[in-house]
Amino acid sequence: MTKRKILVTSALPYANDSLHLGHVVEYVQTDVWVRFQRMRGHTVWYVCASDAHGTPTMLRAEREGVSPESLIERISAEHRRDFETFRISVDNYITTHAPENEELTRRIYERLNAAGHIRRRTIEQAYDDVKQMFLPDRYVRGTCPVCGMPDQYGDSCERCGSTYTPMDLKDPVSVVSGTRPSVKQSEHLFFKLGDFERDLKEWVRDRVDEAMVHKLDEWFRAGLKDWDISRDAPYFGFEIPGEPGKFFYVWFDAPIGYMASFLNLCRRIGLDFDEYWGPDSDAELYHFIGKDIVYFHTLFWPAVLGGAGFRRPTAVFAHGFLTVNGQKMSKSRGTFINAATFAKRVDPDYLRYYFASKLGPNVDDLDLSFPDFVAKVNSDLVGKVVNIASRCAGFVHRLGAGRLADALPSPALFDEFAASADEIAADYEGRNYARAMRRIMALADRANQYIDEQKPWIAAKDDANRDSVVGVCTLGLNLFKQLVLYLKPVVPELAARAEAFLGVEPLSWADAARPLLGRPIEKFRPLLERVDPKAVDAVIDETRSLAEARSQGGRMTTEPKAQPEEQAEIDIELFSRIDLRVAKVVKAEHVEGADKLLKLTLDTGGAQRTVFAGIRKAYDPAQLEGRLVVLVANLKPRKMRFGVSEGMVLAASGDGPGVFLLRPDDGAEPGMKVS
RNA sequence: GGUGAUGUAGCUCAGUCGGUUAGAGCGGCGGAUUCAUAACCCGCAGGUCGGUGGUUCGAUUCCACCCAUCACCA
Repeated sequence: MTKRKILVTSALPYANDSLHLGHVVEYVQTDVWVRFQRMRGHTVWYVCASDAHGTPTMLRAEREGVSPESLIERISAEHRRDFETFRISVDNYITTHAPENEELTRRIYERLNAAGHIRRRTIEQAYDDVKQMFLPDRYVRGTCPVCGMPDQYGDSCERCGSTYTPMDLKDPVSVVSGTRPSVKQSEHLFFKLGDFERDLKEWVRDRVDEAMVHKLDEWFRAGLKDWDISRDAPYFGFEIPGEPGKFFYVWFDAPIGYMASFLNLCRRIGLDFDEYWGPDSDAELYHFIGKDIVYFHTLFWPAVLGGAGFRRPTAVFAHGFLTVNGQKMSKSRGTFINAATFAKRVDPDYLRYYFASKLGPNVDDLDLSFPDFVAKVNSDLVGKVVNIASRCAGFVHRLGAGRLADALPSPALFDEFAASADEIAADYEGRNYARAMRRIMALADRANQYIDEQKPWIAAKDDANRDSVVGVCTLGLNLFKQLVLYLKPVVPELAARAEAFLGVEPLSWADAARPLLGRPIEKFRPLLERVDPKAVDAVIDETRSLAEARSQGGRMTTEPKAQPEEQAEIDIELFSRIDLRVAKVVKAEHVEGADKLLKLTLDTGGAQRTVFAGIRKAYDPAQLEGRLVVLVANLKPRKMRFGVSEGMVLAASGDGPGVFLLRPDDGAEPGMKVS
């Protein structure tokens, strides 16, 4: 096999916040691939960095009263620790604020400019007069001009989906100062993406998966527009050469960070940068990214590289998002889990295995379901794989003096395992880790069946069978070795412990065909402990309390507070003080300016009253009119922004979406008491 | 709103370039066993393959529409 030269990257995490499990999916996907390629004997470099620049880091640093430089250093150090904890084997990790990045960013810009790919245009942008800064679209909020939905971002409406500019909002407000922005003109620099349309269409072929090709077609059909790559001061970033007061847009220098991290590595250990990035490089270059940033990596990035005279990526691999227990990660549900919080309580190899067992080559989202996680890890890794070593080691020590037999009793089975190496390798190569894991677990089942058929524990009762028992267990341990080898890219720590137990050097892919014979093994100690579901619960609890602590820091949160599990007991007297009544909905209507409320006019048996209910998302007003509900009639009237609410209608809700009104059975009349 | 992806057994997922009884792991149920971290082995589970309509001798697999979830709209 020819030795390949491969450079691999993961998307750069933003230096504004800690890593969460969603990030970890990508790093695990990348790292498994990298470790696999290394086991195959190829030359692999894996580089990453923290993405430092832009308005969010600038503003956060200001809020914390520190310089942006010290903020990103702190967060980047945290990122690096998390990488280590999850055994992500990056060869280099820097930040995009590094001098290498400034050097490369300037060089690339100057080349693009010299080649005529940059043009100037004056644009109008929202400007915060108090903070004296231009505002990115997302830093302006207000009411949607199309559908009237309040509190929307300055670029598009979450409800009706229409797109617009920040100043189109009915009541635009700067998120930074809380004041109404003005409009100011400024000259910006644009990268002429359209210059590269033909090149890109050519490049895209075979570089990305089918689903991404569809997406790219869509973009090509829409036409490639110029890309705004400059931002006005104040901005945390690199100043553009010859353009005082103008800075490179964060997304311009972020992917260049891949190159910069590699350049930094080259200088550190003496590699040849051009061998990997030169226009005629014969090395392979791969980017692992999330599906949300496909655009930047398959259009801008190859265009910029090509335009500046560098090689382009061999392929871009996109993955889907992580959901937790079937839902989007949520702070209030305790499922927005920091990488560090998780690793503190649960061995990262378990999560690596779980993700690997669900990762395919496509952009499908993948779900982390906690009960499934515990069951899968315990049954596959502990119950199946490690169990093989556990059930064989004892016999080898008791009857074979801790030394493996000199020959295998059934070489065919060993060969069958060895013959799977190519298929499993192809799965790893094609990033179909889920299929690789299924294959490996099917082999583990075969190994357990073999031991079960041979029943060494019965043969061991007769001393005459000593050799055959040790033989069976020698084969069992050899099968175990092969399984561990196949799993090694996914569970490096488990593999290291198994290597120590077997007394072998670090396993490489070629070892799959070489049996271990006539050599001593160590005493068996549990290589892996079962995951305790309580540890997982503790992760969730801690995540939830972290989120609560943060939201009590005075910032507004739109997420519901977690419900207490149990309420203190009350007596009947206390309950009877609540006046519950049957009421009929006479009229139901939307409330202008409220995204959750419906205004209900209720008939309570003669009298009418107005109640505001937070059920807008769940009920269409028209379908409510005429139905019966249950009303808390003696609730103290509450003045709201939209009027006075005279009571409350009862509804059920849980962790999931949806609100469900209570309905008295037919026959009940408005005004009846509920008790 | 436009575009794309996804929707298969209780759970997590394979699979079908249209065709006899749609699969795996886990859970559940029954049995066996005791070497092994209550692990392992054998057997069972009968799910309108999101919904409706169409093409076809025949569709879960092709087409249209609808619903739900996710993403993107630079």
